[in-house]
Amino acid sequence: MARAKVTIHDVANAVGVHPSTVSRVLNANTRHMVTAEIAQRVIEATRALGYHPNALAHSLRTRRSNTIGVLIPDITNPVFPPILRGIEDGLAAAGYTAMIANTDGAADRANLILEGMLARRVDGFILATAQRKDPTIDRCVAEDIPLVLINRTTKSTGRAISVVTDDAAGIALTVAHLAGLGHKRIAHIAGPLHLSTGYERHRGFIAAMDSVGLERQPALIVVAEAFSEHAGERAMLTLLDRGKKFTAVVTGNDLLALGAYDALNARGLSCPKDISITGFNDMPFVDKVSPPLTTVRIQHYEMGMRAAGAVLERIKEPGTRGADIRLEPALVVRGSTARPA
Amino acid sequence: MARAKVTIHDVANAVGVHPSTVSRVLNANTRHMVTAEIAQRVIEATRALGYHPNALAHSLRTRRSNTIGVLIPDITNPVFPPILRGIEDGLAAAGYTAMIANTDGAADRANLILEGMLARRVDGFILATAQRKDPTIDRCVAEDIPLVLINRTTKSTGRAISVVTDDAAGIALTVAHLAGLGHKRIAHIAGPLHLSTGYERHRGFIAAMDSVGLERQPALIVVAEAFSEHAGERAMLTLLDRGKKFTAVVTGNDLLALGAYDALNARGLSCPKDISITGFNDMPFVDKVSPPLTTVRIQHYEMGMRAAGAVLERIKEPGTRGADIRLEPALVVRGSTARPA
DNA sequence: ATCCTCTATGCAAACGATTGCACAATCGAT
DNA sequence: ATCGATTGTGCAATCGTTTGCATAGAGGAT
Repeated sequence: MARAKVTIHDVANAVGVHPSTVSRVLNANTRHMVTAEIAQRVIEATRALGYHPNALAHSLRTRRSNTIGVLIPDITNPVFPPILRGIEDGLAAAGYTAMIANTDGAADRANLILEGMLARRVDGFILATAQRKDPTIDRCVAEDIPLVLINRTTKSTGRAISVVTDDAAGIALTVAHLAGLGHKRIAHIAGPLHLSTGYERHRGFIAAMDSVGLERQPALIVVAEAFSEHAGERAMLTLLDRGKKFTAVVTGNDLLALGAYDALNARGLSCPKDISITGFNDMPFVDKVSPPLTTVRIQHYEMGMRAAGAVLERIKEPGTRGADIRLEPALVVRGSTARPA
Repeated sequence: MARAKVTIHDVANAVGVHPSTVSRVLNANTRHMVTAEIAQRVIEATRALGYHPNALAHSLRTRRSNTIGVLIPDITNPVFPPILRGIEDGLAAAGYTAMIANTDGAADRANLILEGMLARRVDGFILATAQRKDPTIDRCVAEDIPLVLINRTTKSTGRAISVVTDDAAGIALTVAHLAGLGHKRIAHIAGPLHLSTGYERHRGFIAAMDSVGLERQPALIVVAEAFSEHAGERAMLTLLDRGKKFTAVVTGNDLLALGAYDALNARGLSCPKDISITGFNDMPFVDKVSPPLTTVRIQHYEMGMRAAGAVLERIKEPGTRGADIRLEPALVVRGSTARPA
């Protein structure tokens, strides 16, 4: 019925003032310009008529949409929901809204989505899709629109600021934990090296092995082609097929670890009796799997909040660059790691 | 640098035609009105100048935003991501975008979000938050905006159409399965009855017990206060504390089932040796928990696609009502159910 | 009473697109 | 050669707000 056809104009007529006066009443920072009594009557009229502001017209005129574009690889990956909640809550506090889309890791799809969001005049971007070398990012930077990289970062961030976990430190925690249990021969299933997470954790693994004084063997490192269960399973099978002995494997994230579980089952091996496994991210429900996964907890929600804060800040102070943020991870020990046999 | 300040006007000037001509070239269904050669030159000019359409202005004028508002209770509940993917893909195919927000089940929050989306002039809504009696829905219906209920439905849908699973049929599958294994005393942990899913599954449980000829005891039914692990754990403890014997429990969804696992562990009982448990939804990773959960698979993605299709259809044919859609569930038998001891 | 300073409101031009209507040019038919 | 139909562009109003500028009136100082 009452499909919102009522505009600021109608309200003005009802009260007997000019539309501009109504506009001033409705905007918090111009309300002081108008007499309290009139303001009161305007407010009442908006209620009575069922006035709803038209954000489109507002944005068109003011050139600000109060919307932030958020690109993630895939919402069905359980790492992202908590991050998104952080982003949303951080933005909502400032009256901003997130516009979310999945890229599935496809650059062309990402571009299409970017196009659409630019058309909708988003005020900034939060990207969880960064590759180490990423044309999409270059594009955003060229548009000179506030840009924050989250979870993953890129080779040279330029004007983009990043909010990430200290990945190398996280991996060091797992290596130290395993070494402490007495493991000598530790393997690594790395995530894709074109993603900063895969790359940094791989680098971190090497550094950590050196630091605890364990010999690392090239044959005990395999790079998975994606951060997925399937890729983890294949990588683990590759590792086993190489015939080189190892008693533990540090994986690049929880999905890879779960895939490794599958491979172990397929070969009739047991975790942690035969082989200990660690993950990364502490995504929801990995405490419920069998065995409960020892992993690195990252600050999902906090990461989202910080990223939201960072874009908003850049929007407020367009000239500035802002500092990159690096959050500390923590080790969560569960049932997937034990002393070697 | 080149922050999109170039408008349809600039393009027109560059080519030496009127803005309206440019507009006609850019809109697929008016392009035939303009000479091929001019169209060509316009296209080139948009490229050369780096023109990006302004969706805001477009929407303001046409009164269509090509955006659908999507409300879900909580994105961190793993049931929703696959549904969302279905929605997004379904909408994207028609050039529409989803605008997603979490309500956390709070009605006032839902209203606030609704307000914001109405202001942004969404063309329709998909609600996964429906309560059996739901003022938010009434509100939407009053605004006469296309509305589709997904996963959950409401008491009297009115103009809203719904896309749901046949919940009662799903529960019947679990009851038949357990009865087939030889269980006689089957308990039920129901979800909240103010949600159609909780209500229908509860109703389905009673009907199914009658249908397979098993006696049902009021003491063996407990209603959880939410669809959460914590609520499931508490409900299971209540059930155990009542002292009434049972060998299996049908739960209202997977989260409740996982909570029931926790309660069993806390009491030193084992699933499925002591008690069999079934879930509902087959959400991601329940095949990985210990024991792997026997549950009812629903068509998450399909549900999203159908809902998207339904709103779009209602947008195209405003007068019509469209048919409610009910998708068939399937039983997935895993390790959490076995013959009674 | 005159003038000056404020203050509260009105006016009208944007913001960037779309679209009904008018009109000029083209063409074929008579 | 004239007319009517057809086709391709231009014109200008419109979508719903915001905002710099103009202005009318109130109030105070002289």
